[in-house]
This record gives sequence, C-alpha cells and structure tokens, in this order.
Amino acid sequence: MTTDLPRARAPRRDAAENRAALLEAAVRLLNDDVDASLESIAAEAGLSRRAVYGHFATRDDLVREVLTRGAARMAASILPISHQDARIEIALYGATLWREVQHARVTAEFALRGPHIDMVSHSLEPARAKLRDTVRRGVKAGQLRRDIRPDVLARLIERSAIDVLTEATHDGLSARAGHRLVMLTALSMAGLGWLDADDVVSHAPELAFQPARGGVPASGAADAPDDSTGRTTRGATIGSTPPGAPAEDAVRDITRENA
Amino acid sequence: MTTDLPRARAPRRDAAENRAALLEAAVRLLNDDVDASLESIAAEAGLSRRAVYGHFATRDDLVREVLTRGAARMAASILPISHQDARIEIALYGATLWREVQHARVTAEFALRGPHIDMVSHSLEPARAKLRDTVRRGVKAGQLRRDIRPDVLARLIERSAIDVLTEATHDGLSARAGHRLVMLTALSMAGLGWLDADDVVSHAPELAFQPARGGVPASGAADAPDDSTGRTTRGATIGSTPPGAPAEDAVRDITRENA
DNA sequence: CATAATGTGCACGTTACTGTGCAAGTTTGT
DNA sequence: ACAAACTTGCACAGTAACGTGCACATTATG
Repeated sequence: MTTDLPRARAPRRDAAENRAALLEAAVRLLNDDVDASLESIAAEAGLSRRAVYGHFATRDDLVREVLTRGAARMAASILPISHQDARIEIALYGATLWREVQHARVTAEFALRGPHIDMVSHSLEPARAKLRDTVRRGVKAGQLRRDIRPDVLARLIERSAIDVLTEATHDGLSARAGHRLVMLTALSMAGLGWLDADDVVSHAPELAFQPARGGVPASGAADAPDDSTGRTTRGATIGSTPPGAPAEDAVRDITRENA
Repeated sequence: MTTDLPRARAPRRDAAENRAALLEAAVRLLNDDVDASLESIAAEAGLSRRAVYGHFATRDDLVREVLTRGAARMAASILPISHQDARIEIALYGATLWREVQHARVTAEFALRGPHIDMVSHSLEPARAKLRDTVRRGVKAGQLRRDIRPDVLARLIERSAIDVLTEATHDGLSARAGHRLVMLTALSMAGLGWLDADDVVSHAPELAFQPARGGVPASGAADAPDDSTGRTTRGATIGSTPPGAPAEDAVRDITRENA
C-alpha cells in the first residue's frame, strides 16, 4: 500500500483531479489510521509528498478539508431523513450511515480524537440532535426502550452503527448485507427484539436496499461485491465468509413466519 | 494532566511501588490516548522520564507489560464465567467487562490498533471463542437472534459492550448504572427486546450489582460515585447527568409490570 | 549511619515527520 | 509549439519522541 520509492513516473491527470485524488486517498487512509503520514497519503493518491503542498498548505489543512466535507456530507444526508414511524427513521439513519461508510467512519473517528473534535462535533451536532429527537419521539410513542435515558440511548445507537460499519469494513460485508445489518443493530439497540426489528426492516419499503446511486461508487468498503441481483430484500443472503468457512451468510432475512 | 516542568521534587516511594505506579499510570493514560508519551506517563506516575528506563527497557516494553497483564486479567475473569442460560452468561460477560473497565478498554483498543494486535488478540482468543460458543448455544436454544451469523454477532456484542464502557467513562456513569447498562445493551444486541432484557437482568440473582470487590478500587472510570446504597437492583437509579440537565437517571430499572 | 538502590537533570544521538526553497522535468491547453 | 501550471527530487531546518550515558541527589535498609 504505502509506496514510497520512485518507480515508473505516475501518469499525470489534471490538477483538480489530483486534489480530489488527494482527498479521496486521505479518506481512505485516515479510515485505517488517523495518523497516516502525508507521505503515505500522497503515495496513495499517486503523487509525491512535495506535490501535496501545492494543494494544501498543511497536512492539517488537508485533514480539515476531509473532515469539513465529510461532516457536511453526513449532515446533508442525515438531516433530510424523516418518517412518522420513529423506528423506520432510525433504520433509515443507519442505512444512510452505511451509504456513506467511509465518510461516516472518518468523521466519527475524528469526532472522538485529535484536535478537530470541536469542529467536527459542532457540524455534526444538528444531525445528532435530530437522532436524539427521533429517539425521544419513539420512546413517547411506546416503540422504543424506556430503560435508558434517550440522549444516552441515541449515543449508543450512533456508536453501534459505527461499529457495524467498522466490522463490515474489516469483514468485507457486501453492500446489501451491511445495509441490512446496520438497520437491524440500530433497532436492536433502540430496544426492539430481533423479530420485531426484522419485521420493520423487511416490511418497510423505504428500507429496501438500493444497489448503487448515480454518482461515485463511494469507494472503500463499498467496493465489496454488490449482490445487486434482485431488488427485493426478501431472501437476500449476502456476506463475506471468514477465511476457510463455507459460504454462509453474515446476515439473514428471517421473518416471523419462518422463525 | 501532562506535567512537564520541574517543581517541588516528588516524594519518593519504594521502587516496586514505582513500577506499579508506572503500570497504573500507563493504563490510565493509554485509555485516553494510545500514543501517550513516556514523558506524560512518567509524570502521571510521579516520576521522571529517565526513571522509567530503570524499570522498562523500552516504552514498548512498558506497553507490552500493560497489555500482557490486561489480557491475562481479562481472560482470568471471563473464562470462568458459566451459566446454563446463554442469555445470563452473556449478561455476565458484559458485567465482567464492566468490572474491569480500564483494562478492558485498553486491551480492546490495542486489540485493534498498533503493533501488538497479534499478541493481544492471541491471548484474548480463548475468551472470544467462549463468547462465540455461548452465542451459538443461545441461538440453538432459541433464545438469541437467528438473523446474524453467530460469529459476527459475537463480535458485535463485544464491540457494543466496549462502547458502553467508553460511553460510561466519558459520561461518568456510576458503577451501578454502568453495570446495568452493559448487560442491557449486550442482551439487546443479542436480539432480546428491551423488556425481555430488563426481565433477565432484573430477575437473575447472578446479575445483581455488587458494590466493590475486596482488592484495589480499580481506579479510573470506576472512581465515579458508587451508589452502593441498597443491594437490590430494584429501583436502582444511578447515573451522572450531563452538565445542566436535571438529575435524571441514565439507566432505569423497569420491569414488565410498570411498562 | 553507611551504602547500595533509585531517581533526577541534562546532554546527546537517532528516527520519523512536517514544511520550505529551488532547479529541473512534464502536461495541459491555447 | 509555447507558456503556464503542475509535479518531482533533493536539500534543509524544525520538532517531538525515544533511548543512553553520566554526575549528582535522595532514600530505603541493614
């Protein structure tokens, strides 16, 4: 991965492209290591360390840019989420994070560590507030657990969602499996039993998996097999298998009737 | 925190004590920052950086020692866990992690990052295998969710437990609240609905909160208010409150009857 | 109280990064 | 084809840690 020695000259693209490449490379590497060196990021982007300074005055500037975009992106995709059923809205929340896996992970990571905490958590606050409200709403409606204070619960839901993203990244879950898994775990944390969670996830059309959006393939964990065969979530059985294990599914679609 | 300037000379204890102090300081600081400098650790222990080298040849040696002990400690407390009811055993698993908060967190952290991954995850493997088995058992018994592959589920349970520890640490949850919270979330991830989880946690005597053990107060997050008034979990309502908020409980004890 | 065991301060050498300056190459676009 | 825009390499300065050697202080302990 971390190429650092000079070899065949890298074919050159446009400057703007390079800037973009740098940002993407940064997202990719920072996902694995918050302290990835400029050298490695540059290499990942196919540039020399020196060239980076043509685009960003400082490593910190680059990181800040990544974070700014990431947070904005997260906010942009989360804030519009809305559904009268709090449970479905929470599932949508999870599904949305999954669609933005990498950005979500990097952003979340930096929301906890490093000198950018304030910035990130500030721009993320509206989204988090939204989730808190949704949770409160669900609790009042008697749909969500009542034994954990809503704000704490909201944070736990966030965290468990990020966990799934991480787990999925390391495990190479398919897009479809990840999609289903985040929703399920989010609902579980929210208090639903697994059968109920499965019900919600399986029966709400809003929660159906949508293979890929128009734009960029959102590289990263999403570059895993897509299993986009078939639109119905019903019977969807995707999932990478641990080395050696037989091809079994990480996430199964089970509904009450077959339980 | 990170004292770095010379002031009144620190009173000296015994050498062995200092070694211990260093290890404890390391656990404490590494909890917040995996890359805490030797300088800061030494300072936290009340020693000079130079003195550390009288006890450990290398920073890495110190860390390794922390990890070795941590992993051993975790294994020692987890492996003996046993209960015919997989749900209770899982709750016990969570409760145990909570009793070892700091060690659990540091160990878990290093099980994911840094150059010690192999070592740590190796010594932790038996404990993880145990959890996997428990999960499988619970699934077969029809007590746990069947929609997520058991090994993945086990990892998610681990992760969510660690999340609670982290959340609790930052939030300053009381020992009792944390105890209850880990168990609840572990069971939720395992597939139980919140009422069922509450039932299990509230009614199994094995899961009752036990104020403090004989030995060391296991400093750290555990130095939070203890709320050890009353032995019954029933009605236990502990929990720090976010700055400004009224004294509300982070975790409530609700059983079916009052739902 | 003597003395070995420890801890302290400070100076150094080393490594891994970041950030800059500058003199060539390369590529894009006109 | 030419110029402007970019990139490359390399040298250097700066910084933060680590690891060590040494002389000097401090303390536990017999």
